[in-house]
Amino acid sequence: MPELPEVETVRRGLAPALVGATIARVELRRHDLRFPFPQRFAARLQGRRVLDLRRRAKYLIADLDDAHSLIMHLGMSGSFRIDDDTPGVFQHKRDKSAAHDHVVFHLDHGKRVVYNDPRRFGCMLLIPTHAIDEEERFRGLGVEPLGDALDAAFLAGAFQGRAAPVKALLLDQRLIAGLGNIYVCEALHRAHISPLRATGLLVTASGRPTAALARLPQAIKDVLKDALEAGGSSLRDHRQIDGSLGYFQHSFRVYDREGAACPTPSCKGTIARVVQSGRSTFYCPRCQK
DNA sequence: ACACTATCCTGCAGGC
DNA sequence: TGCCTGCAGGATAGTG
Repeated sequence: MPELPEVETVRRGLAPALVGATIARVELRRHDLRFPFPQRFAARLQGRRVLDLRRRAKYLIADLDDAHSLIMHLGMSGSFRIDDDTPGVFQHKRDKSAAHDHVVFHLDHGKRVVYNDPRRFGCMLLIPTHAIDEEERFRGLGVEPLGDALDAAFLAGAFQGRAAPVKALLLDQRLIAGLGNIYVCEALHRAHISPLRATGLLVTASGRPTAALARLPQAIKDVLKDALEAGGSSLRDHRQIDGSLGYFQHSFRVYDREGAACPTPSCKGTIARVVQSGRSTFYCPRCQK
């Protein structure tokens, strides 16, 4: 479900409840998500205070007071909510989505944080805080798209000589960490680059970014910032922690808009849908070259 | 190395 | 109404 703007929205919503709080008890309602939970997961979290809640790529990182960090990934359908911790009573008791409330963090201040994930593609890990950067899954992560490291020269270096379509490389977390299907489609439209374009063709013979590629980093940053400001995109699962919906989906220019008119001023194109590496791509064949 | 597929899992929308 | 198919915001093991 969530890409960088949604994960960051979740982080901002959870932080006031989690940071500084002590975990009184953890209720594990199944033994695995995408992977089995770590050994003695609930016991190891009990009594720990949360020092900070950070984000790296699409991961949430809760630093604990025992020099370990709780790493959380929401997969496609993971979400958090905060409930009053009324004993035994679940807010969504009659709702069948309660069947997918997999982890409940009971906090010392009378609230509980509930992790819900129907498809269970999410995961939670516990690793020593100092070892996060060396951890296999983090070591391989690419640059943060909102950071200074993402610029045209960086992309030119990564794209040079490669035949893969630009959409595929932008989705590759080893290159840029945090983009997903929505924001890649949206950024490419803003930059007027076709998602089908071979990446190598966006680099000149001397290894410099073409004019089109030069537009891409800012297009990526702009769409992420706009989405963050809107609280992310709510298609089905994502909500802000207070329960309100993100509203960036109303600002999509191409995503999920097959057949609609291209929003580019004076472009008379129609948004098309194609499938690339098994996933829907939306773009305007007329103004994205 | 690289490009692409299949796969994990559930829910939902659409066609018949 | 039910049954079927395909699709969904991610990541990764496996294939040529």
